[in-house]
This record gives sequence, C-alpha cells and structure tokens, in this order.
Amino acid sequence: MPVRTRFAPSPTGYMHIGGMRTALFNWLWARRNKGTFILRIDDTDQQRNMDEALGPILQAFRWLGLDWDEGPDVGGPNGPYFQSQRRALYDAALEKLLASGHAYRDFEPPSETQAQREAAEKDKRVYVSSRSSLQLTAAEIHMKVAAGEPAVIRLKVPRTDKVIINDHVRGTVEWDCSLMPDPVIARSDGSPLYNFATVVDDAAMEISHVIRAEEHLSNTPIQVLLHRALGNSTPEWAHIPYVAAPGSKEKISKRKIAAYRKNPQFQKLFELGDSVLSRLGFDASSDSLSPVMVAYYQQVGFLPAGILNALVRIGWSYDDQTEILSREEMQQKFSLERVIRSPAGLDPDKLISFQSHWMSQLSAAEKLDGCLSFLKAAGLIKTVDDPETRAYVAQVVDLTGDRLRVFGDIFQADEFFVADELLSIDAKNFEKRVSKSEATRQNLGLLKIQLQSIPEFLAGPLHDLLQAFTTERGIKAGDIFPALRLCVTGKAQGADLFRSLELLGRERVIRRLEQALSRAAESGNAGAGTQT
RNA sequence: GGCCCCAUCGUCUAGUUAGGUCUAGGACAUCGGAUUUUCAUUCCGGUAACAGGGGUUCAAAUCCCCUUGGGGUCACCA
Repeated sequence: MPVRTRFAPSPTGYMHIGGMRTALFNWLWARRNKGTFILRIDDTDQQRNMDEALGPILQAFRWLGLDWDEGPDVGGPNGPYFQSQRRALYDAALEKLLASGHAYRDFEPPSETQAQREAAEKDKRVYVSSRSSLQLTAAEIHMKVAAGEPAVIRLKVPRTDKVIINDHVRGTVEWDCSLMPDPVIARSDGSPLYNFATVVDDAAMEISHVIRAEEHLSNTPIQVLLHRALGNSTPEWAHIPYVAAPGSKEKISKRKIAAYRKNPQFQKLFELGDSVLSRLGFDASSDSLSPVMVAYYQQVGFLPAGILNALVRIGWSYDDQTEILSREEMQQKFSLERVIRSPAGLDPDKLISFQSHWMSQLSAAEKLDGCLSFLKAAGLIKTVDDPETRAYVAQVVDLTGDRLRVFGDIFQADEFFVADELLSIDAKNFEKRVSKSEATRQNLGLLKIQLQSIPEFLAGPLHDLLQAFTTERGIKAGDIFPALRLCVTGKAQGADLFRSLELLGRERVIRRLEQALSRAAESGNAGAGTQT
C-alpha cells in the first residue's frame, strides 16, 4: 500500500515550531517510503485574509525545503486542498451517516446538555449523551426540521464497542465506548467540525498514516468510530510526542513567551535573537516574532539544515551515536519505530550547536551571500552587488571565521562597517584598559606614530611592529594589545587583531586611535579629579 | 475530577520488543587543562542519571504490580 501522509495546518498567520516538527516527520515518512506528502488547509473557521494567514506557513515549508506533492499551489488529484471548499463532501458523508442511523439530529438545547454534563460531574458520574432526541418519531423530526428548529448532528457512539488501535509509537491503546459522549460532528448551521472533516478528508485522500502530535490521541477513538460508520478502512496511527518548552514537559506555546524569557535554558537563544533582531529593526520585546515561530529562526539567520537537524532529534534518534544528519540522511534513516514516547523539550543550546556545525559546512561564497543580505537589511552596506563591497565583506566574513554561527552574527563585526565617529565603545573595558592607565595612553600615542609610518599596513608587518614595540618599551602584550583593540574596534575581544587592523586600513586605524586617545584623556583627567 | 499518555545524567538521548557483555554509552551544556596576543575554534580530561516500593528470576534500567510525580485532553475550536 502506498504511503500517503498529510499535514493539515490551520491558517493562523505563523508556523509553530512544534507543528513544523510534526510536518517534518510526516514529510520524512513519505519521502523515506517513496510516498506522497500532502498539505491540506484546515480553514473551516472562515479566514478574512488567506494570504496573510497561510503565507507564513507555506513560506516556512519552502524555507526548510519540505516540498509537498499535493496541496496549495501545486494542486493534485484529490483537491481541493482547502477544507472550506470541500463542503459538498462533508454534506454527502453527513447524509450517509444520518440515513444509516450512525448519526442523529440532536434538538436538545445546548443549555440542557450543559446542565446534564455539570450534574454528572457533580455526582462524579461519567457523562454520556442523553440521546433524548432519539425518542422522537420520524414525523416529529420532520416537523422540527421543517420548522427550522436548530439541531446539531451527533455521531451515535456504539456504547458496547471498544476501540483498539495499534499505534506506531505507543503500541496498543484502547478506549471503552460506554464512557464516551456522542460527539457533535456538524454545527446547527450544518458546517462540519474538525473531527468529522478530518475523517472525511483522510479517507478521500487515502491517507495511509496519520502522524500527529500526542495531543490528538484523545481524538482518535472518535475518528476511528467515524471511519467505521462511514465504512472506511482506518489509517495507521502514529502519535508522536509534542514538543515541550525547554526543560519542561509542557507543550511549547506562543502564549508563554514571557515566561520563557526568564528560563535560563532559553538564555543564549534570546540573547542571540534579541541582538540580531534589534539590528534588523524588530521590536525584540514584542511577541510578534518569537522562538515559537519558524520565521524567527530565519530572521535571526539560522540555516534550514540547523533547524531541521535540531527538530529531527527531538523525540527521534537513529542510534546511540548519530547526531548530525543532513536532510538527505534523515530521509533515508527516519523511521516511526524509533520515535520516543515521552515529550521532549526543544534544547536551544543544542540547536545553536547544530546550527554552528552546519554553518561551518558552508562554502565561503555561501556564507558571503548570507551575510551580505543581513548587512544590507541592517543598513550596514548599501548594496549587495557592488564588487568592491563584496570583496570587502568576504574578507570580514573570512576574518570572523567560526564566530559566525548564524548570519546575524555578522553584526558583531559591525566595527568594519560603521563610520569612525559612530563606533560604539565598550565603556567599561575602555575605562579599565585604556583611560585608567597613564602609561598605556602614552604607549598608545607612541604606537600611533609608528603606525603612521609603517611602510606596509599588513597583518604580518603589523604583528612584527607590535612585537618589537613591546620589547622596546619593556611591556607585556597584554598591556597594549587589548587597549589597541578597544581603541580601533570598540570591543574587548574579537577576531585576530592584526588582520583586523589591516582590513580597517591605516587611515581608519589612525583616526580611531586619535579619537580614542582624546576620549581617554578626557575621562582619565576627570577620573583623576574625582578620585578620593 | 473522568479518560488517555509518559518516567535513564541539567538537557536531547542509547540501552526496554528477544533479562546477563550496563561498575549504564553518546551528544549539548557545565567545570578543569593544553593550544591561541584576546575571543571563538580545536584537542584532552572531569562532574553528572536508571522516580520510589514490592515482586518474578541464578540474574532486572529492561518483565509484572502498586505508589509517587509529570503531561495531554475533556467545545456547535483546530
């Protein structure tokens, strides 16, 4: 039997990271088995603006390279792929169920049903539907329908049955139907409910494996019963653990971002994200873009390979060694049998580690392209096409080396792009290593003169000059190197000092040195005056 | 609360289906040390777990039962 899997997102305006993991497993299972992966849009709640709501979801799939064989844009033989356009199918299935007696019109007022439910709860009894409408004669029903009396349609649960499934990840799970209320499958306006539409569509699209998060496990008996009532064969089930918040067993949720910000395990990611996003003009404190959304990672400059690798390892492993997997390797190694049962937290640290690895695999040209677009977006360069700019950025990227974990990290090398007078200075370290020491300021002054006259402003000769300078002045490297770095880059640490100097060039180095020296003189004098 | 699911280092996990080779392996994080002018990288090393209690067995992380803990779900949402 051909493998056909589906992912059925609701158009919510963003792609949830946990949903993406579910989609990935579906995609992987289909690809692994040379099957078909279907995208079906669950838009039974009418959406006002479909482009806005669905766009980011399709965008996330495209970014990660998860292609779908049937669905929006590409179409397919089982369309339409929007549930809002499949009403006729649901209506027909509803008629069939009503005619066969598997479903019934329930005229009981919602308030009455609610009251029964509460009464049962109060008495600690299991609540099951009263089925009062089943007492009605055919004529009475006909009259009520003709009179337009509102009624929902419920599936008549066979109370003596049991539902037993053999789940690919959970094994045998069973439910006792005598404990189940009759589920509503269509609203009083005739529109289908999730459980019902899903079953009709899964059958029509011949879905072979329903791979979804564990939170849907409790929907399964209803869906099995619906399939039976409709005379369908049931698909195979695989309820994978949902993605939990870091360090917890709770489902990761968009509404809990504020709490995640305080979570130490999320620390590094938020720091990284905030610093990159603020450069890009996003309001970092706003929740419009958060680590719960796939788009967040793209904006911060993660690679699809890094995200995919992190996602596939949440709740699944190949063996006791394999951590790094390319998309191709996952495709060939993935199996439902090795999906773990317990919920697993997204580990931001590990995500960053995977990301660093995949970044290190990129060619210089690929890194350059990524960085160029980030620099452009932040306004640090004017164009990405200019050959001179490209050559310069290429050198910065090369110099940055493995400090570049995400493309957004290129902003940490902003000293190579800002005007001298706009250079931001690490005030605390500047004070400590430059302003405070009279001797260092003097040495820096002398060094400036030597730098002005060095014949070749290149890393090698610069290194020799600094080395000679320290012996000549009888000082240690530590007395002058950090100070010099602070003056010309504004930072206490960074890439190779001499290559940095070379890249910046004599002019900028001298100007920044002068600028720093006068700043140090000012604060040095002020500091001396107020010292007690 | 009912129903259902889950339980190995801080985290992600291997080991559980076929009990012994597990004084429990790997990765990330962390802590040391080496390399490096700084940072990062790289390399070496360390700390660190079978939730608890009963069984079954020559032998249990693995099988059974109970307890505890965690979570999901209980709509005319998806």
